Amino acid sequence: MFTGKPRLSLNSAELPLYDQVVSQSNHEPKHQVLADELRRRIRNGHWVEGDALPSESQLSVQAGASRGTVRQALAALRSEGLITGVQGKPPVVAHAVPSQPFTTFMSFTEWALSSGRVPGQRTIELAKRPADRQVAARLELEPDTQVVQVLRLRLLDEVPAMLERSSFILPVGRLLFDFDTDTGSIFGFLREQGISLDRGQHTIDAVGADEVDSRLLGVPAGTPLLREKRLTRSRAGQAMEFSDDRYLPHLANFSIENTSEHRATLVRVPASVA
Amino acid sequence: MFTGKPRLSLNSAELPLYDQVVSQSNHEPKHQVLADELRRRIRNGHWVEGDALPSESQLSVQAGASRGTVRQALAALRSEGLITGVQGKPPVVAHAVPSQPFTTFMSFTEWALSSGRVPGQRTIELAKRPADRQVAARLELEPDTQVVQVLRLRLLDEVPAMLERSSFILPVGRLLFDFDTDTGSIFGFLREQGISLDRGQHTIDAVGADEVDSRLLGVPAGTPLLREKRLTRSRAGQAMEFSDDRYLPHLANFSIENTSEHRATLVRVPASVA
DNA sequence: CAAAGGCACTTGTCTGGACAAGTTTCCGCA
DNA sequence: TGCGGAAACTTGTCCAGACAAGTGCCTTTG
Repeated sequence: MFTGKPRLSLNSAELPLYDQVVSQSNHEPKHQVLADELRRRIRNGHWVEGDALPSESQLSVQAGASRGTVRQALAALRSEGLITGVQGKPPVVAHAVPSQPFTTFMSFTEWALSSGRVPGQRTIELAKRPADRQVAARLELEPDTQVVQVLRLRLLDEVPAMLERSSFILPVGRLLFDFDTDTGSIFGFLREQGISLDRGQHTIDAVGADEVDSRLLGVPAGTPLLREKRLTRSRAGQAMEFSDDRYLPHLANFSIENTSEHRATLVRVPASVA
Repeated sequence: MFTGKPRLSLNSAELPLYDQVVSQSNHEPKHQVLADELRRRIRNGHWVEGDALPSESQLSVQAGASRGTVRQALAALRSEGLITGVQGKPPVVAHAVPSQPFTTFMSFTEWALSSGRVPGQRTIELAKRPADRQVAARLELEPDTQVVQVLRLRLLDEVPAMLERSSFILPVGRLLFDFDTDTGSIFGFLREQGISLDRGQHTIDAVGADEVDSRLLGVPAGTPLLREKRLTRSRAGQAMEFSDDRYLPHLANFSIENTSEHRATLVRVPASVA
């Protein structure tokens, strides 16, 4: 096994991994800088699926770091599913499993933008009223507690794509009366206001269009719609928002890729891609 | 900072983490044994959400391992979302994000069993025939290539819940003629036969029941169904199976939980739970 | 009484070393 | 020529130590 000190950069002409980067960034950890650089090269196409990365000792020479630090960087990529490998062989670039970060998956606006679409919205109604039984139960409130409800038609490239029925607990929802809900992302606005929106529980099923869906989405009553029910909680675990979103299934659907090595991760994609 | 040698078990009366376990297991790595034990205690309820774990140095004493090894075990739990924490404070048990392993998500039979339901199936048809255009395209075959198609009604607790239309490439599908497709899991059978089923690409949308769906699932034509289209690939990346599964939405749906720290992970749950 | 500072304790980062265990290459022998 | 085995190389595991950086508490000081 290689045990020499990885200090002399005899072989690093091709890949000066670390030096240029460390000089500018004031004090990011070495392992993170290295991991970022490796991630960049994989996304770049510098290395593609199936390619072998340099060995840990080579990387440690090129990065001017100890093998432990290199292993820390590689462990990060491994946990993200970017690389695989078995003992005895250098790590290999794995099949990339697409996934979406939290905000992209929570916010229609961010999702649309990240998919290269133009998001839009037309607010139909913004009202303060007592919660009905189902909403109260979901938000873990006493029946008839006041909530703020928003009914918005969401557009993709100017075309109606989804109807959103959101209910917010009062301390959160009252902020919406100071916000033009036609201009953009409620999710983004509330986060800017310091509201903690930390996790979401989503349930996906199918439902027939009711009277309101039919009129606003422009489809016959009974048309199959793809429904996402979402409960958003604060970091402390308090229910903040409950929403019932109904998508036109030919315009948006959900996509998941899973592998024997990695558990299922969900992304929502425009239907034309799938 | 604690720098003493964590060798003397002065404080380990309460939590003998390592000793009993290592004696029986011939040679599992220490960090894995430790991680398993910690996982077990969290699932047990020995520590619940919000509880602080012992500090790294305490764990290293109790486990008779170095701090590096303890950190390796904790890193595994962290990447699974079981614990969180910030520098300066001991790790804290996090909100558990449910997820499903590969086989449970791929196989109706395994999924049903893991949900405490009784899976069943009635094979309507098993046929070898040329692939139509759509199926051929999905399986990346020339049009009119022979494939094996299975039409099965899947049951949950004896009740029809899903209609499955699967198409297998010929070298895989031919094995099914030696298998009683009414007895159980095709997925499990094929894996036993040494077929590599390594990753799946799933797309979820909604569709109205057609003539066949209507008759077999016992609902009126046009009833909204939750559809999962699935393309299964071998480890080498070859398309092996394409399936169109239609669920009764009041019997099964999909559920995802995501947090600002962890990306979306999907599970399929019986509708009554959600 | 309240703010500031010090101290003990914690996790984060990094190094250097050692051996075990798996893979690949290549050379010598049958 | 083909096969076996050693050697070189790789990753996996584990240890010990050092310092940086963040947290919480208690004491001192104004």
